[in-house]
Order: sequence, then structure tokens, then C-alpha cells
Amino acid sequence: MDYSIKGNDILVHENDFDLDDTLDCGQAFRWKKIDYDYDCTYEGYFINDYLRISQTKKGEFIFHDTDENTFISKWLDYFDFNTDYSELKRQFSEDETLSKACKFASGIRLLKQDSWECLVSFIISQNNNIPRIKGIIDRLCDHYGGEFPAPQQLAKETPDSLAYLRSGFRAKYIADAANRTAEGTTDLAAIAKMPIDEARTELKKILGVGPKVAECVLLFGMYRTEAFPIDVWIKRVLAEYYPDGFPSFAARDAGIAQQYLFHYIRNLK
DNA sequence: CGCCAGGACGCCC
DNA sequence: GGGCGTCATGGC
Repeated sequence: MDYSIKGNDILVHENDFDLDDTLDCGQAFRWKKIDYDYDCTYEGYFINDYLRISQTKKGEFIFHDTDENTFISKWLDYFDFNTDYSELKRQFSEDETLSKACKFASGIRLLKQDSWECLVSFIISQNNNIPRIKGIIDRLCDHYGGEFPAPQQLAKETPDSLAYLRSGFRAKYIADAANRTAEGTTDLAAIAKMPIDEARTELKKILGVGPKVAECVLLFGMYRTEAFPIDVWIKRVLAEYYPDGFPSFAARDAGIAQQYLFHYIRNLK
């Protein structure tokens, strides 16, 4: 990756990065495609830091109204620019199915999101669809002046007071996650550093957090790339292409491989 | 009307 | 430990 400064913007050259693949693949829910100009432009947030970003063509990006310091300290890490995705895909491509999946949506990258926002987002995601997940999170942030609420703010709420979210049975799960995190019963920063099985156990103590949500929080919110969320789509991939198990050579970054497979199987035929 | 959506819980055996 | 109904809400 290399970048340059142009006026108030940062221009970035980076292959293996596509905005549509990365921001609209169901790993993050607060990015919105806006159609001003360029090939595509999104606006969204990392926690509560706003960004407008454009892709002008393959491999070229504009981080609008961003100074160098902000780019280096925030977005470089968030978009995982320090990871060599070409090399990762080269490794994955030893496997035939993974090879096809990597070619299908080759611009997917793992976003290094905030663990708390990720926890709430994937609690909401259960038995739900992406447009509605986005709607619920929109209403949540609107309620707090456009910012994602901190655990301490949400801990004051009850399932009843959260009715405006129209999140259904998930409201009591959100309330429990907020209470535990606010009072320290759940320590997300500590969990992020635990051995992964211990981290899984700790996350699943939260009401409404089962194997799938715990795995998503580990992968998307704590950058534990060995975490491997198994949803209905990945279940189909495993049954159809990996009856003898997922290849062990990909285990260390199985979560990233999972991203390619998820996108591939969902858009197949 | 029924079915499904990046599941988890409670209860049953 | 596996199997199954239920849980809100909204789009199709």
C-alpha cells in the first residue's frame, strides 16, 4: 500500500481491496453507499469517527477530508492495510474451492472493528437479515445523536425502553450485554487477549450470545483471525465441499478464508 | 397467507 | 448431547 496527500484528501493505491466487496458483505453495518461521483463512494464510521471514502477505479481510493495523522493512526489499521492479502490468497488457493472463492470476490478485506459495537451488532444479527440489521443499528445511533452508544449509556435502558429499535426478542440481549460490559462483568479488552476457547466461554456468558455470535465478535471485533463463524451458508459450504473437515493449512486465518467462502456461496447461481 | 433472515434459548428425551 | 418449537419484525 502506498499513499499520498492531495489537498484535504489522502490518495491510496492498494490492490486486493474493493469497497463494495468489503463494506457491503455483512461484516459491518454502518457503511452507506452514497452516489455523488467516482465509481463508488461510501460514508460511515469506525466507532464514531466519520469517513467518506471513494473508489475511483481498481486499486485507487480517496479518503476524503482526512489528514495524514488520522489516516495513519486510524484508517490504516481499520482497513487492515498492514496485512498482505495477496499472500494470504496465495496460501488459500492451494485448496480448489477456496481458490475459486478468492477469485470471486478478491477485494474483500477484514475490517478491524470495535469490539463493543461488534458485540451489539452481531447480537442484533441473529435470525435477522442485513437490511433490517442496518435499520435497527441506524435507529440506535439516531437515538444517541448519530453516535454509537457506549455501554454505560445503553446500560440505563431496559427491553421496554428499547422498543423503539423494533429489535424484537433481541432487546433483552442488548440490555444484558450493556449491563455486563458497563459494570465490568464482561471485560471485552481482556477477552480479546484470552486464549480463544476461554474467550469463547466468556462471551457466551452474555445472554443471546451463542457460538456464532461469539465467533463473529472474536473475528470482526477482536481480530482473532482463527475464529470461524459457522452460519447457515458456511454450513452448506462445509457439507458440500469439506466433508472431511476444513483444510488445516488455513486454520490460522480461517476467519478470513470464511469471508471469501461466505461471499462466494451466497452469490453462486 | 407462509416462508425466510449471517441464531440462541428452553425444554424434552 | 442432539432435536425441535419458539422467539419479534419485516420483506417477499
